Amino acid sequence: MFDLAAVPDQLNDEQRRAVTHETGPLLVLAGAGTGKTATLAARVRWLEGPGVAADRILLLTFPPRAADEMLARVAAGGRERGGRIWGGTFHAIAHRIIRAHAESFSLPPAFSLIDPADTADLLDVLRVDAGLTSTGRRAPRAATCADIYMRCVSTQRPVKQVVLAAYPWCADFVGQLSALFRAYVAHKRGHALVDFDDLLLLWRAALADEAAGPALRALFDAVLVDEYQDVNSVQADIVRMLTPDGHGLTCVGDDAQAVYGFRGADPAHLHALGATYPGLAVVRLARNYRSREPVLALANAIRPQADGLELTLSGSRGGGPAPLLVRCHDEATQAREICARVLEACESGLELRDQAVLVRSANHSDVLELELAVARIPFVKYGGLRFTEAAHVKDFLAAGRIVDNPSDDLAWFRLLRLHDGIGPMLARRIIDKLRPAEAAPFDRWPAALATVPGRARPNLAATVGGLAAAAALPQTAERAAAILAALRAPLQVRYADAGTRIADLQRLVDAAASRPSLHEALADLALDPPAATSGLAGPPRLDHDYLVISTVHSAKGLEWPVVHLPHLVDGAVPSDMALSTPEGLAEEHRLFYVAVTRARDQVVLYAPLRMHHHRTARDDRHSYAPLSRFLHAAALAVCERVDAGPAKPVIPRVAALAAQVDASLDALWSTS
DNA sequence: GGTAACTGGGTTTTT
DNA sequence: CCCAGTTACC
Repeated sequence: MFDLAAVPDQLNDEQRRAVTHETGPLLVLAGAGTGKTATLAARVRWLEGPGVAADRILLLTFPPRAADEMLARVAAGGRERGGRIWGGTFHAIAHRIIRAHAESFSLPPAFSLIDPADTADLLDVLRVDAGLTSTGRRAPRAATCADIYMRCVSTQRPVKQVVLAAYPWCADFVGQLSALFRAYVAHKRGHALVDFDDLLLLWRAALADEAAGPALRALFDAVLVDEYQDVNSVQADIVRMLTPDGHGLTCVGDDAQAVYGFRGADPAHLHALGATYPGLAVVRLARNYRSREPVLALANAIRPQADGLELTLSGSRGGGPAPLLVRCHDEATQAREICARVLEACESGLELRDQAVLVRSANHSDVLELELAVARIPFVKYGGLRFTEAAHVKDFLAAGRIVDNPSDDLAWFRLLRLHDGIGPMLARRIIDKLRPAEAAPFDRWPAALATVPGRARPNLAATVGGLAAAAALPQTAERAAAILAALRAPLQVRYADAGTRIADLQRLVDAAASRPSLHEALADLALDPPAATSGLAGPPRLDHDYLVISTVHSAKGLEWPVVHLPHLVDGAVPSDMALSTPEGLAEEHRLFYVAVTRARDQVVLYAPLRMHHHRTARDDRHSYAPLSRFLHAAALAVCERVDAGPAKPVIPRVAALAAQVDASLDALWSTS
């Protein structure tokens, strides 16, 4: 039944066992760099055969960049028979299924998918009614509200509990928050909006349904889940409901790399697999094919305690340079040291793309980015601010959503406000005029236009006219182009650098053209946004070489020959924000482990001695000192230490220099 | 009344 | 450096 010839020779015994395991439930505990991707890809190909068609295999991966890589790998050795396998993130797969069967999920076919930024915008509007503004005491910001909502949903815990545990400073607002979230849910339903969490909840609910469940289950013969330590309870439910008896199920994970606790992920789901599936077979992969010995020595020295997989990675690539611990005078020195080492590596023959700078928090690379710009080192940044969060991109997406789903008030709100002279109140009033328009919203537009003050009227009329025309076009490519054409004028008024922004959007239009519908193009963009633009010029072209800057979270599952890890200092790594619980600190520890194990040949740690701290740890918080001390001690034991000097040379102080300069200018002001 | 310009303060990680 | 609350202007 299975094709053994398809199993690659270079697999080791354990990997081979995983790949050729029969159809019962299987858990692969795979340490970092142990060939997990290759093993999973080989297993997909092995499963695919006369008994199982490719399009009946579901491969759930995480994050999207890892998904792309995995699918490419499967395709490379695949037989391309019986269609393509279903591969992607939980969210992307859920979206694909729900979009194809919207009515079965009691959704209008034209529903809009909204991203977290949209959620925050919507909450911002609804906040006023929920009594969360001008309350004297500082109310949580919209983005914070969105985080709390997300956390409640993904952990399936009540607001009060979540707020007290993770957002204690918002404890006074629990009542308002719960009113806000009720209003938010009602608004979504009323306006055909679906957020990221809804995708999973809808999928799970349908799987639990007596009629729909079996039909959804029957779509797949085999289910493979990567990064299982990072699933939350909703995702774990989905997996369990897809394969109630574990038949055809493969899960891969390593609980030492669980870093998504804030999103409701819990490695306990991985530990619980044995209880859920009594026949569970377990394979352990501990042989590391990625890193050289000194990197592994550091990784093993700092490997966090893990319940599932007590292993010491054993290497296969031989020796190499010792990791460096560069102690820097301050942040500016750190930035220069990184630049210098990046260039040094280039001189020894590496490309920029062979190196990555991994940071705990997106803003940790701010100073470095300036320094890189000065040194003319091109870079792309993953994580943190994304392309889809740039204001002009959001404007474009909102216009697209109006064309697709005219009852999307949030999109209207944004589009209206883009015009000069339209603020929040006017926008709201105009939308109220459009309100009861289900079928033909653009027809109601002339009446709504009467609400608009004369100054803004012609511009607004032109934009909306353009969108109405776009809505009439059948082809995705023409639609997208027409939308951009309609936006051109307001964008030019709004943004000083409209030229580059419109160029950005032109690329987006080109990308949308290759998708079957605007819905799909917009959803793709939301679920798998391209990397943030570097500057406003857009990411470097792919044929150019560039350095990667990424958050550690976004670097998951990826590797580079050289990895730079800045900010090894209390409050940054480990993060100040993780201190309210011991679990938070444990996650910081695992995060550092993930970061170190991304490196193939060399790791460089940077420890600035002085740093800008605007927060002080509160009394009720745990101290990070033990973790910090542990990490530094481990690093000192393994690394070669370098001390980098002060940021600036000392220049002697000159008394009253400014007065001298002013006096020298005085002659210029004389009018005689 | 509502919008735009100004000024002070500031809780991270992602689908 | 980005957001929220405040003042000034239409």
